[in-house]
Formats: sequence, structure tokens, C-alpha cells
Amino acid sequence: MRIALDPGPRDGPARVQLLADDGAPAGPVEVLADLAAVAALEREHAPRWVFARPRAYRRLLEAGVEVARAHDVELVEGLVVAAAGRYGQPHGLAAAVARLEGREPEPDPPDAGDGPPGLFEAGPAGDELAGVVAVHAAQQRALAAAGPAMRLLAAAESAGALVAEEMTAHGLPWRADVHDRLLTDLLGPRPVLGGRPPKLAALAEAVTAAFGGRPVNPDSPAEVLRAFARAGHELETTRSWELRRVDHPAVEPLLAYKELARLHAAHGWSWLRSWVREGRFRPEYVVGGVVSGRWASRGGGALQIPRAVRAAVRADPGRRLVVADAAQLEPRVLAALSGDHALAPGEEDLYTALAAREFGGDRAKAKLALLSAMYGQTSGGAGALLAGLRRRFPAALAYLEDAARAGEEGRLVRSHLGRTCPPARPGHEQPAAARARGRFTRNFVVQATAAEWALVLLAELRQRLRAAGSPARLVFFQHDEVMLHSPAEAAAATAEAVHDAAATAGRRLFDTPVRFPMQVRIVDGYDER
DNA sequence: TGGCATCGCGCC
DNA sequence: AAAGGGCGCGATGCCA
Repeated sequence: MRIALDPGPRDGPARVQLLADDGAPAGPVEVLADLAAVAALEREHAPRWVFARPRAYRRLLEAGVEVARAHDVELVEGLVVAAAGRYGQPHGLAAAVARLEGREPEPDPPDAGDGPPGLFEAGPAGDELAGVVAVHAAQQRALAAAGPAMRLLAAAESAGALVAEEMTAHGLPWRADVHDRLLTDLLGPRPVLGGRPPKLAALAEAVTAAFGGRPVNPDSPAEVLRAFARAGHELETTRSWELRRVDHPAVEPLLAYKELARLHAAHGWSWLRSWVREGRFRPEYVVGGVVSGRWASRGGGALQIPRAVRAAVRADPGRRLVVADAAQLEPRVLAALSGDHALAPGEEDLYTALAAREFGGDRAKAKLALLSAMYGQTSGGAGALLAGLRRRFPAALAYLEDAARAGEEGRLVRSHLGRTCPPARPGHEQPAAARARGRFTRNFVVQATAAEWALVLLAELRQRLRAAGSPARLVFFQHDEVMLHSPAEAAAATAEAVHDAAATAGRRLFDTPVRFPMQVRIVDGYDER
């Protein structure tokens, strides 16, 4: 059973309508006294809730209501539009309704699916619930025609919306005092009036001194290039890997400066002030925000938390962090996709196993070879390594090369479950553009399939925790890694649920002997191995 | 002053 | 011969 839901304006009534599984209305529109009434319907019917966008669920969470299953109309519309070769065209509810009615869709409103509260409530008066019902019915027809893989993808994407909103609501445990201590250790005391912290100021002066005393702003690539040019070093860029090859006394303080300045600018005291409240970091996740189906995030750089500050992520007293990451997910996905099972023979470290068989025990070399194959890299010695891979894993390499060729020829590629890449843009016939698109589609098939494996893992894990009445909460998700905040006594069971969910995710996507092991650690701090 | 492109680097 | 996928974000530098 399905129930369409319009949570309504913030101070107004919510409305619901019972639907058959094909999306046809199975009852009248009903007005709910409040969102808490949703909880009663959830207990009574355990339906799949059909709503317009993730923020609808945010409203439920604010009212203290969690649900088990959902169909997110705007997220699914994105999948359906892309599958028709029109990635990037409007997929908000209003646009979907317009298409159904044979009108030209308007561009999506800014931040479709997210954005500040009130944006949509204040939007043009329309029957939101009727739109949700009509578009959902059309999507059910499209998904039925596309097959079970697309239906699984739609369900997983929608489950992702539930997880994302719940993770934001719970927040990532973040110890501001620990973070502050880390910053002070690395940068010196926080400057009271802004400006550079002591250690950064000292390094900037050291750079200037190394260039003979003429002031050089190390934050300005242009100035740094000019300074090196005056010293007789013509550089292309000021990237650290290029600087490292230069023999000049300014290099060492400059590299040290860049590393610390990065920390200060991106995750320093102002970040802490902006993003951590009452011991929690609450980023906003953007489900399906990346073409490959990976999540993006808005605000706080949630998916780029540097290792240097991870010690600040600490479990509350009496709790533990259960941190799990999928081991070598992308090459395992490639093995399953291509049927080249020899590439991923078991649960052991895939690169080590590969190194032993092909690369003289050199794990780094094996990893570089595989990543190069999946990214389309051939420089830096990668080309020579590819030959060994191609000889040993012809099916896996052929899979990637087919995807690359499809891209170069302007065709579409799809993930295992049917997420579709954007169409080629005009100009893709130019050789350089064609090769770039080939690298993109080569990577897309793997990255997008890995992303949907991870989505299914999340959905399965969430379902297990709910079924068991677990007190553990999902608090972080980053491409191939999940973190839970769990009472200490439940941590072992939580870890088991992760392993179980991972195995199930593999089975739901593939009929394959390839395994998808998770490395799980139960720790107090995110920095602990 | 604000918008925008570029650079550079953090994460996967 | 050369060809590295996907992001977010802050600082700089240029422009209106």
C-alpha cells in the first residue's frame, strides 16, 4: 500500500491520499489534524509514503515522525528524465506536472528539493498533492516498463532521502573543544582580531625571507609564480607536487604554509563556529547530487572532512562510533559488472592479492594500475601497467573500454541498475572532447554502480536497525563509508548489521561470487584505526 | 560591492 | 606523444 502525502504549509494542514501500487487513487483526499497522525497511519498500514521531495520528510522528522519506506517523486523524476536521455532537464514536481499535461516545463526553482524552508510553501498555489499523485502514477508506469532494476534504484534513491534527512537531524558528534585544541597545536593560538594565526604568519615571513625580503603573499598563486620566476624557476603552477620538484629555500616553508592555511581556511575556527552547534555537525546532504548518483553536500564541506580534524569526531559518553568502509569497492564492482571474477577472488585485500599475482608484490603499483584503468589514465607509467591487467583480466578491461568507446561516440551509458549518464554536449566530436567524455563514461559505469551498491547498503542497514529496534543511529555517509553512533553495549550488534547489510546489498544488485566486504571498526574517535 | 572564473586542495 | 573520474569550498583576481 502507498499513501501520498503533502505535509502542507508549516502552520497548515497536511493532506494524504491512499494509492494502489500502480499509483491510482484508492480513496479520497483526507486532511490530517497534524503530522503526528502520519505516525498512526505508519503503524496501521506500514505504507510506502509518496512525497514530493526530501524536505517533506524533514517536516515529518521535525514532528517526531519516522517512516520505513518512501517514494520521493522529484528524486525518481530525476532518474526517469535521465533514463530518457535528458539528464539535467527540469525534474521538480512542477516540471513533471507540466510534462504530463503536455506543457513545456519551466526551469526548476532554485534548490529544487532542498533550500530554505518556506520557499515552496510560498510558491504558486497549486494542488501539490494532486501533482504528487499524478506524477507518481506516471513514474510507476515508467518504472514498470523499465524493469525491476530501475524499481530497485528508485526505492534505493528514495531510501537515501530518508537516511539523509535522519542523518542531518541526528548530527555527527563533534567535540568543539578537541577541534580547538587540534587547531591551536597546529596553528598557534586563535588570533583575536582575525588575520593569520602565529604559525601561518611565521611561515609567510619565512617565504618572504627566502625570496630575499620582498613580500610575497603565499595565498596568491600569481605572486608566488612571479617570485619563483625572479629566482630563476619558471613554474607552470604552484601546485604542491610541482613545487616539490623545485630546489629553492622558499619551497619548504611554502608547502608547510599551504597545508596549514588550507586547514585554517577550510576547517578552522570559523568553520567550527559556523557548523558545530551543541556538539553536533549537521551538514545538509544532497541525495543524487552528483551525476553518478553519489551524494553531494551543501555547507560545511561534509564530504571532505580532512584527516587532520577527524579526532574531533568523538562518540558521546557511553557510546561508540561504528565506522565501516567498503574495501576496494570500485574494483569489486568492476569485477561483478564485467563477470571477470578473477579480479576479486575473495574478501582479502584486492590490491595485495593482485600485486602478488601480477605486480611482483608491489601493492601500490597494483592499485595505480587498477585505478588508472577505471579513470582512463595512461600517463605516469600507468600505460605500461595496463598491459599486465589487460592480459590477466581481459573481460574487465573490455568492459571499461566499451564504456569509454560509447562515450567517445556520443552514446549514453548506464549503471547496473539503470542510472543514466548525461547526454553528450555539442562539440563532443572534437577529439580532445571525445576522449574526455570517454574517460567520463568509463568511470561512470563503475562509480555509479558503486554508488547504488552503497545506497542499497544504506537502505538495508537502516531497515535492519529499525526492525531490531536498535538504538544506533546512522550519522555519516561518504560514498563507500558509513558511520553509526551507537550505545557501547549495542556496538557489536551494530557492526554485525553492517556486515549483513553489505552482503545483502551485493546479492540484491548482482548474481555474482564477488564479495563486498566491509572493514568495520568500533572506536571512540573517528581518527582511531 | 557583488558576481564570476580560476586555482588549488581536501575527500572518495 | 599525451591523454586522471567525481565533488565543495575558500582565496584571489578580474569585471561590471
